[in-house]
Amino acid sequence: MKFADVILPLALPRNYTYAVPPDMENAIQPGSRVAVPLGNKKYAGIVKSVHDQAPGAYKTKAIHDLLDKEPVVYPTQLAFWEWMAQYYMCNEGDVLNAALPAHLKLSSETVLLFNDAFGDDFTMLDEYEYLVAEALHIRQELRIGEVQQILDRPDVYSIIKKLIEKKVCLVYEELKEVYKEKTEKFILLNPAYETDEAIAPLFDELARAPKQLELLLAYLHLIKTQGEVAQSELLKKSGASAAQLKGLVDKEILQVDQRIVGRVRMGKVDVQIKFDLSPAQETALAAIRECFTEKQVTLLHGVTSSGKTEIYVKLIEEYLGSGKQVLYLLPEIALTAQIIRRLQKHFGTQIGIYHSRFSNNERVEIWNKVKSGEIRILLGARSSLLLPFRDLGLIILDEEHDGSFKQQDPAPRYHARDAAIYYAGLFKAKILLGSATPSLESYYNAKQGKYALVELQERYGGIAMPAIEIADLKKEMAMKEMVHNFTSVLRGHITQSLEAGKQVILFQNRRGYAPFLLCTTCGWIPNCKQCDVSLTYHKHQDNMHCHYCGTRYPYVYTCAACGSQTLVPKNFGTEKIEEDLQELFPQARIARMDMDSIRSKDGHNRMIQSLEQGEIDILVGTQMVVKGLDFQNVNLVGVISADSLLSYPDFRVNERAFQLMEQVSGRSGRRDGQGKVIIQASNTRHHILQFVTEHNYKAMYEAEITEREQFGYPPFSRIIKLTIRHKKQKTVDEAALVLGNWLRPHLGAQLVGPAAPLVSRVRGFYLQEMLIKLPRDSRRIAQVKNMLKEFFGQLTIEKQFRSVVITPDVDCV
DNA sequence: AGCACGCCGACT
DNA sequence: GTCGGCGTGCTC
Repeated sequence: MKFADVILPLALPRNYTYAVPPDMENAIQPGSRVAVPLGNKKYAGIVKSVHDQAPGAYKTKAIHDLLDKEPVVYPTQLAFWEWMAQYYMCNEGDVLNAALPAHLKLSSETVLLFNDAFGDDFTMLDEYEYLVAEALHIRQELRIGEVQQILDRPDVYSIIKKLIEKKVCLVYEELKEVYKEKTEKFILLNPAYETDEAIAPLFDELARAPKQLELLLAYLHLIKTQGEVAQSELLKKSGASAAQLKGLVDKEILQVDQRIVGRVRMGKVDVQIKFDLSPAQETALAAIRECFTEKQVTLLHGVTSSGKTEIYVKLIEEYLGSGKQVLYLLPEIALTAQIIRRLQKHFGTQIGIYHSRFSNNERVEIWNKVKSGEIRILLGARSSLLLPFRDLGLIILDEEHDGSFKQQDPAPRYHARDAAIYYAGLFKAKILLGSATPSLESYYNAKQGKYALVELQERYGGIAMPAIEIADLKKEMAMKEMVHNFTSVLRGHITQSLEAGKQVILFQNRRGYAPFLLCTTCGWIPNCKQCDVSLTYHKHQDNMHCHYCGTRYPYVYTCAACGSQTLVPKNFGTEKIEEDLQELFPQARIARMDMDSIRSKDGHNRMIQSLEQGEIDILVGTQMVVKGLDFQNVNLVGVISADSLLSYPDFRVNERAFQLMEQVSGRSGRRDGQGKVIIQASNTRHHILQFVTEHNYKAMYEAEITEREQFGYPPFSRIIKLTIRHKKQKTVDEAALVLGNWLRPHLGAQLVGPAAPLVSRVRGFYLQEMLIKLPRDSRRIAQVKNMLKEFFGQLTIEKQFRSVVITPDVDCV
């Protein structure tokens, strides 16, 4: 008898063991997708291993079905998932959930069937039962959702149970395959009319149907020029109606052929545009090659606009030549049409793209093409690391410093950079991290010799680094030079740029109009009902948003504390900047780029395109303007408020602020002439501003790394953050205290907290946090993780803490 | 994640 | 007195 350990796409603490039916024994393998019963439901899970050890503690259920001919992942992925679950302290089910496209994650749906033997005497049923029985009698089958609709309430199980007892209905679990192949109708000419002689008489016959004749001629033209004709295309290009086409099909002149087509259109042409690297790029590439002979990881530190992408392209070509797959990871937001186009130009047919905006069906197709190896290069965001690569030779992770490589919520809270390094190891693949402003962790690792380091200090084409000027907010304020939030310095440079026909990018790290409203009479501030934060005023939508839970509220006119109508917007976000800008520069074409103005990936691309095409003079935006953009005509970048970047209570603030300002500066003056950057700040003497002005990454690194060492922060330690949540404040506080007291004897000074975080209530849950700073010793870390899990279990055994939720975040950012 | 079971408040 | 709300525990 064989058994299979199955990973289910649920947050279960362990994998479940099922019996393998004898007829499945030969076909089932690790990585196979199987349908298994769990409770009264059925799920699709992935086989982790097949063995012959019967579990003693419970009796197994049998696997219902083997869902595919081939396993959906390779053993490499199974090993990766296991590592990820262990390292990031989550369940393998969480990892599976993140990895598998929704359409491969099936779960069953309960279907009610009318029991014909019951007849149609519903007199003994109550009102609710009657409603369902009646509908079921007519339709024969009902889903749970339909029952909920009929009864207009969510809890229908008790009623269904009664209907089953009374034998009105039967139930079964239906497992639905949701992935649908896409089909498209193609139009063919009846082979009988293939020859000119055969077809000639048709033109006379159709004389009385001129529209059909026109359509036929259009078809003949299209088929000649492109070999195959889709129905939709034919109708569009000929302007004919479906009825006219039907006429020709009915006359058996044309035929309709329904074919399965891929959603993921791989480009047809293989355009290899040859290009040469600059000497500096050439040297860097040679150095990278050299590094890879010794080290698995190489960090490429290349200043903004140094042409890292070209180096990546050359490197990718080399790895493709050796028959391996390549994964190119970017932060989601940097995956713009611009970069996609650039890579498709070189790798046309072999490149696949993967990010969060793909439909579920498309994801399944990309999944399969990566698994089969048809996709040789995959360009994607964080989650593409979880695709089933067959033989990965190289991972490139660009913008390595970017915090969005770390998944926040839900589990698995993995860091794509660190996970990629482990994953590459499983393939014995190389990994190249690229950045103009490397994370302190990576640069430290490089300096320690753990990674190889290649530096590229020269901008491509010899363009100068932009000149950076700090505009003194305090001084201008005192001299009454400020107009709204603009210093005279920034205003002057904007005017100059506009007059020279150049473009301007302004960066403000806050969306909305104002981060809060303030009652000038009593000091009251409108807060979210569910969260412990002020509401941001959004003028465009004329309402207030909670940026933590997303709830929207109507604009508040009256103070809830004193009843006066003296509420004023305080502080400022991108909307306010945009509004003031329009007032200051009425002729300028101004656009705003933030999460509110850009709803879709396409919106983002469109805005970038209109900037490229010179349809926008000034672009105001949040982080979004920082990444992955390369504009020829921008010669001025303004940072509206550096102070807001430098005043977070987080040990990484300085590093972050430097990265952000250096990156946004890089948008200025790419091709002709030196660009200009104006940074507005109150505290003009901040050492980070000094480093930014000099573009001095190394000085920033040295200053920060000393601090990190002093306070035992990463890279000198690893941090696990524990967040404890509960509906009642008293319960979280107590739970955190108890847990803290259990941990302190084992951790001493390595335990920081517990304490309430800055925002101490989110979505109606009160929070407490503690940090565990561990030395970089993998055995000690593993030991602490085990201890934590044990304590979590112990805590939630206690009655009062039963519904306390603890979420560990390993290597939090 | 579902879903069942079981224990307390507002209604017939 | 019941209905039904949610809090709690289990699923191989």
